[in-house]
Amino acid sequence: MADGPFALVDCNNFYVSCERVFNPALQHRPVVVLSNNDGCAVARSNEVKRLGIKMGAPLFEFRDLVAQHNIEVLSSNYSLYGDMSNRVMQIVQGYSPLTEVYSIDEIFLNLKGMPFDLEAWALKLKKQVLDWTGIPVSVGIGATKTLAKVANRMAKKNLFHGGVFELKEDRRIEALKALSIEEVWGIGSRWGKSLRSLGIQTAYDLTEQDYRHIQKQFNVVLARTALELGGLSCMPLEVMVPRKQIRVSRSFGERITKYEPIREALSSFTARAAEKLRAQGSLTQAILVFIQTNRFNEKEPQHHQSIVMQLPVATDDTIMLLKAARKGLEKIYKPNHRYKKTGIILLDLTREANGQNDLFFEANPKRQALMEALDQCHEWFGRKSLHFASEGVKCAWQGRRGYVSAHQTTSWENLPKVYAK
DNA sequence: TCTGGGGTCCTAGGACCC
DNA sequence: TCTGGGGTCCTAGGACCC
Repeated sequence: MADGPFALVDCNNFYVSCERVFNPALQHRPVVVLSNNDGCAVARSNEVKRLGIKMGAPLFEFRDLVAQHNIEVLSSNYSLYGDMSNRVMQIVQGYSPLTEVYSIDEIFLNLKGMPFDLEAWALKLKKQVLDWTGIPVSVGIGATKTLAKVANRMAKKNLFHGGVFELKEDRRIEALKALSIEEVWGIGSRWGKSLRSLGIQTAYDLTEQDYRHIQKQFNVVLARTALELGGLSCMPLEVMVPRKQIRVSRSFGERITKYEPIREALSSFTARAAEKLRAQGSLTQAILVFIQTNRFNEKEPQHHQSIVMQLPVATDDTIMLLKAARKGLEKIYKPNHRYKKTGIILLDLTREANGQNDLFFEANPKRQALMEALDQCHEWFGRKSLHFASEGVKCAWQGRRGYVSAHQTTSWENLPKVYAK
């Protein structure tokens, strides 16, 4: 299955594009979408990128630019982005039977055995996605996934290709010579630095190394990247692999010292994690609970701690998980600290069919029915419609979300209205 | 004062066993 | 001063991704 070629379809400035679909006044204006809690920039329009605002930059650092250039600032609206993502993915999946949804805004396609003009094919795909969803995408095509990534970069940079680029073998070396080492998929700033100290400055330089040497000095991941840049495919398409862990965590809107609101937040996250777990049809055998103070404030007493709680039996039962989470929190919580964040990670996930039956634990059909009803209720009436008492009602932990747009595609109240003249 | 959240994989090192 | 060697399992931490 590692045989290429591969295409990578990547949505342009995805969150910003979603916002623009429902608010055309945002077109051609600088727009930035913030992370949870309105903390930092997670999506930027091209206008904002040109102003030099970096991915992940905290809002308080670029407030002056916001005022100066009249930048539209938005809180993130994940239900909208998730829904738009599904629409885009469905269309793209019609173009190849073998696809891998890599992230909320990226999808790989295997193009093996497609004999036709790939660029024309990609232009058609791009147009259909734009016409049907309003989301602009770029398409990169290459012999390996890593080269498809390279091609996608080039498609985005050189707009005269119409947002589509096929990196053919005769252009490969030239393209890799022009690509600095940190821009390669899988090579971050740390490894980039150590590679540069060895005289490896560009993607091409990496392909000139003996991969066994790279593996020895670094690791197999980097060795594979080197091979892929050389045109040898060694990262197969991963079709719908169930998650190996599920994490839910949030920073609080304000620092919290008391136990009770932290427990409420953790209960909420646990309930959400259990829901995700059931959605993918898995069971968990152990959970990790953690709490953290603000690591940026060095003057305050710091406390970062986590604890793993083993469960007596693999389960997807929210009530069992809530109990375990609470026990864990009791063990690690310390009074007199200003906490910033808590969260839960479900570990050791197994498929339901493989779940071991415990001699001392009989599956409770009533409880299972309750969980099903809960999930249904959330699907039909929203997550706020029904919740556990331990999640609390005050939600003192809830983050800031000062600039949120409407839920145009997932809420009846927010459905856009169209008037005929 | 304000600085996200959710994933993956790999490696080193300690514990433990024979 | 000498005080095995090798295998497995687990965990923490570090790197990367979007």
